[in-house]
Amino acid sequence: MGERVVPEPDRRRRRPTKQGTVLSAEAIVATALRLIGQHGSEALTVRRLGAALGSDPSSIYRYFRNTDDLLLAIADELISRAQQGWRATGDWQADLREIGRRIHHAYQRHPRTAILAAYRTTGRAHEIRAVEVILGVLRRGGFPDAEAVRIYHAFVDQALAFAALDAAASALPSAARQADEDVWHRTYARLPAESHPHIAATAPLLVAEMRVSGYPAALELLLEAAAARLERPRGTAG
Amino acid sequence: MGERVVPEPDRRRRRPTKQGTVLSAEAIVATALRLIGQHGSEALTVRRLGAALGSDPSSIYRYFRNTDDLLLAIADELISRAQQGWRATGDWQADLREIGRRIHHAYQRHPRTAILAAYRTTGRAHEIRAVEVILGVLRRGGFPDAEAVRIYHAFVDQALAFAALDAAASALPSAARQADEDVWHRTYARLPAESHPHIAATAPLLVAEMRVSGYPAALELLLEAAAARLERPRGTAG
DNA sequence: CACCTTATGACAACGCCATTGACGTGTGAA
DNA sequence: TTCACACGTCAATGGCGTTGTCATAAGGTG
Repeated sequence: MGERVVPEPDRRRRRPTKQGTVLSAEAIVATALRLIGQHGSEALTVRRLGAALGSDPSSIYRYFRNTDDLLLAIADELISRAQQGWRATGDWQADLREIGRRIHHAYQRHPRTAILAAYRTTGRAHEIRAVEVILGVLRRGGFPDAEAVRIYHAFVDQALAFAALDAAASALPSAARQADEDVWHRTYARLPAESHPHIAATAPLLVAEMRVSGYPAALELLLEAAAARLERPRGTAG
Repeated sequence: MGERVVPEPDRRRRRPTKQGTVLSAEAIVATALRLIGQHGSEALTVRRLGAALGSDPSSIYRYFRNTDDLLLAIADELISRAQQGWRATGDWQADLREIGRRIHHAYQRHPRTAILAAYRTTGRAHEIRAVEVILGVLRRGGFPDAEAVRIYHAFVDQALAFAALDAAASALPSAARQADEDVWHRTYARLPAESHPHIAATAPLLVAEMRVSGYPAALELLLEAAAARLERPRGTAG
């Protein structure tokens, strides 16, 4: 079977669909994001995407080798959006904090897409740029290479992991989401001190704390630990 | 359509399949776990499960309302297994490290259930026990309540978030998973220093580091930061 | 402008998935 | 022993991603 996808730089023709749409990879990705935003991640099927585009679903295979290829393009678009407007301040902690916040935030804006995309490694332009930027922040901040890479890894995966976790929770049907949120004061806050002394002692704090994402707290802990390592280098044994 | 599933306490009959197997919910769950363990998460389809059980796949619907019901039963079994054998040592760092490792590890064994369960708050017995244990470790470790709750939140969400992230990555079809893993040496390691000086300078370190989960590194950072807070309390302003 | 090549969209089909309606009969209670 | 019906089975439904192939419109060339 011949290759269906013509590499983008070689593309010469534009042919409208029966419904008048002129397709492009960008249009497909934007439509996919809209479809997910409106109907959830399960709505992303080639048939529904085709309908939303005004084309036969198989045309999508002229632009993307398979649905996985499409998903990677969607993930890259999200990474692009997270980076728009960011400028380095030179303060590595402030920079990482802002980058982490943006990554997390971008995915919360598209929770259904986050569920599909956060765990992918695309090797595409926007991701490459993000990797270069974060490593740059760490290396200019004074971290030796091995430490910079290790912290980069923990930092970026944590951001993505929390992004997906929080996105998945917020993407729940509202009844299930409400039930999960209510568990802390309906169940945990009512546990007796005899059987659960630690929960009972901290219940009001738990109810307040678990209302929000754990990411800001986790990010601060990571930044504090990184700063401590910078002050007291661990040598080459790490 | 009448309800297919007879509640377990009401179950009276056992009828062998054509191949001689006598089914039960427990047998189905155990077989499903074995199937996943042997062939990966993609192998868990009702057809394959039926074949492994020596029954028609639709029989499974006599025991579970749908595949989601089955997955939650598998998750329940998994949570039970993950808690077996854990004992507090009294060293809060070692205990948290082990708990985090167990949470993460349990979910990697069954990535599909991880994807479904990691972001849920169930308020069920096993979860309650885990909350009590972790808070106990922190409070006995000397953390004041507000700090204990904050660190608990960051710790448990970090573990669950990474569990889900890594599980989702490993649940990818093998071609996609391999492609993601190859990105670091196929794409990143080949970027020129002129355009990507930081990636180029750290490429061999990146290739090695990104081969494994970021969770152990993130967990160590969290534990280091928590220890530092214990040594230098931050007062009540946190 | 005419001609020609072929990229592009469309259509039909394949093989797989989870699930359901309905049937046959073996299990267990009376 | 009789009888009801739970249990396993079979065939079908509706959906999925993807591919082979056809028709033709787009664009390049002379």
